[in-house]
Amino acid sequence: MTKVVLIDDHQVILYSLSLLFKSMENVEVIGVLNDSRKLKAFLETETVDIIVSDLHMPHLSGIDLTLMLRKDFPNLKILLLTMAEDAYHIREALRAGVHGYVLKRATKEELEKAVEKIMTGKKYYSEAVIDELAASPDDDFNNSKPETIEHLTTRELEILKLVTMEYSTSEIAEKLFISVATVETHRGNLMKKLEVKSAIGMAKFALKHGLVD
Amino acid sequence: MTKVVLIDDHQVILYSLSLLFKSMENVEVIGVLNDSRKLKAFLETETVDIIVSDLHMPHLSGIDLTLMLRKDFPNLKILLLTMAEDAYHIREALRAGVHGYVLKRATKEELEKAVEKIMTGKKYYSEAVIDELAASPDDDFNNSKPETIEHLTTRELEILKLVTMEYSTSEIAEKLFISVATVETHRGNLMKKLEVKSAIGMAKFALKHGLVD
DNA sequence: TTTTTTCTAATGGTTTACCATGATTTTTAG
DNA sequence: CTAAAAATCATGGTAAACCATTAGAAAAAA
Repeated sequence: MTKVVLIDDHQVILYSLSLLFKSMENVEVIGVLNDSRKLKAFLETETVDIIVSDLHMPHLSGIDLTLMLRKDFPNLKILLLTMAEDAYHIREALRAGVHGYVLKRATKEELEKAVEKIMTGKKYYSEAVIDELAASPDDDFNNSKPETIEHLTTRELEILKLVTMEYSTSEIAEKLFISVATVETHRGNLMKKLEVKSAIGMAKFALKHGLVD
Repeated sequence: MTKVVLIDDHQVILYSLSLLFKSMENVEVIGVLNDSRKLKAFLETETVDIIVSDLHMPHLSGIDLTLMLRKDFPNLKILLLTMAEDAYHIREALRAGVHGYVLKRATKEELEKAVEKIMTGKKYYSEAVIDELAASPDDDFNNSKPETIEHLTTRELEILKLVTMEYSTSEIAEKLFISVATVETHRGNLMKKLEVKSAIGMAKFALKHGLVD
């Protein structure tokens, strides 16, 4: 029997998912948590095979959770079950080292298959996930959609944040003790890198990636 | 037996929810739909008591669905089950005339209670929903925050969306067949109403309220 | 140590955004 | 019907953003 712990911040979903997993052969739900921060304490007392977790959660996201677990519990398998279908989140998850990435719009059968496959030591990703990755390839292969946060320099990130916080170019220059011209250069470079045509595009990028709220 | 139809664009969630509802006394799940647009056809052949639907869905949102159903099927009850806790979506739902608004982080018991109450002809809203409404009161009682969506005219909303989509003033003017000056006036009024100092502020507002993605 | 990247900065020009103000028409609500 | 609200447009000005190009200095990588 595969020992499973479920994590989702939405109680109804959590409960429903537990019913679904309980209806699976060879699966035993030994815990359901509505807060990812509770997991570490849980793991102190229980032996778990696989964690099935949401990605977007308050306090500790599925990705941060994964990073934490991979260090402290290297044998633990992590399956993210999320509605995030964008290449950015997918890559983040892969980078963090998840064992599976399944979309909430998958079927029960697919989810079951994912758990099985992961327990045999393999990895599982929904087909749409692979398609999304293929459609927006990393720049190792292709220069199209730079998952650009990594391609931004620290200074650029700093300015991007300030722009998004509605500071004007001159205000940013003052704040950072650099000239207006320099800020303008950074803004221009940012817009090129992000492939947007105005500060609004920058702001949208920053918000989407959680750089600013 | 209360005849229930479940709608959610995420298959896993949909299936899990159906397990949850099937585990309820006096409830019969007579349909599960992963696309809200399929509902109308479904209702042609089946008699349904209550629709339990997600809010955020592609093609046809829970609110638009509600508006549609209230016209064509006035006896049908509609319960929104969503993770949207913000006053804007709540008010939109109430305005549309939903019979219940329950958060996905509610418990199974609460959901059960909600269904019961709705079937007796009453309405049900999660406690957090009521709190949220109280915390950001409408101007019938309070004149506090004029920067709400309701104080924007339809034209302003339209322009706000386009601004957020990175259209320039002249592009917007072309698109709407009005003069540049008019668009500028609207932009100015928008910024006053929203109490922001630039297009970025407008965009942030629009994004926060889900007007644009 | 070279090479590359990043950060810095300037020049000069174009476009767009922002502001104030006033005014007309159309639409909506009392 | 009439008053209010919403949508329309104009003028004229200031500030800010955007664009292209060049280039030196500092820091990081090869």
